[in-house]
Amino acid sequence: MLRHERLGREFYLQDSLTVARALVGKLLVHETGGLRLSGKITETEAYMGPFDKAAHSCGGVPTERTKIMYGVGGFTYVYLIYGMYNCFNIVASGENSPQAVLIRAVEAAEGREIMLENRRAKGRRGQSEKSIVKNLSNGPGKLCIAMDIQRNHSGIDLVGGEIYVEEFETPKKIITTPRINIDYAEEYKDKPWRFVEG
DNA sequence: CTACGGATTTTCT
DNA sequence: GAAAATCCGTAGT
Repeated sequence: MLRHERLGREFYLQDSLTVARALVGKLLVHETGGLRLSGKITETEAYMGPFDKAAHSCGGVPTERTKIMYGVGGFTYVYLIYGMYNCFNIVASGENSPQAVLIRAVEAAEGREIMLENRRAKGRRGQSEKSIVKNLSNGPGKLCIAMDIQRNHSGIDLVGGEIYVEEFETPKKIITTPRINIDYAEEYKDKPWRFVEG
């Protein structure tokens, strides 16, 4: 497989809307156990900061969990959701501008067999093989299981760390829709801040 | 295709 | 103590 260039700091210093759209088609890489697990990013969402009622940084007061978002862009933010799953985010924008991009889906590229193993071993009990193959990494919780990304991977620098993004493809078309499962976000729930490769 | 329920535990009020 | 940026099987359209 062709090796592409790793994205540098300047990419992540853009606002989260720009970063979220630009990440579609790029390659998310996790170097672990001496090999590369990677997948093409196919779905993202932008969380825009203190005024965005859907964002964890809504209100602008940092907590132990969210303080990483208040630093410079280009770091990972991984959190536990619904007591069971992890969500992988990339911090965007500059210092004291707590924006982030949720990676919602990837298509396995390198290490697909390992990803299948991870899903079989670490996913919910009783799930069918059929479901695992069909839905390997097409959701925020699923891609974290497949690529072996957990909460202890929060706060990693994508410029120099074991998790990073590389140039990959330019998507033919990107579809824009409202974000998923943020019904509580009032006037921000219908903002078209989700980007899907189409 | 959509709708619903249950699993599970950290985080913040 | 309640809520949560989810997932999966089942049942219905």
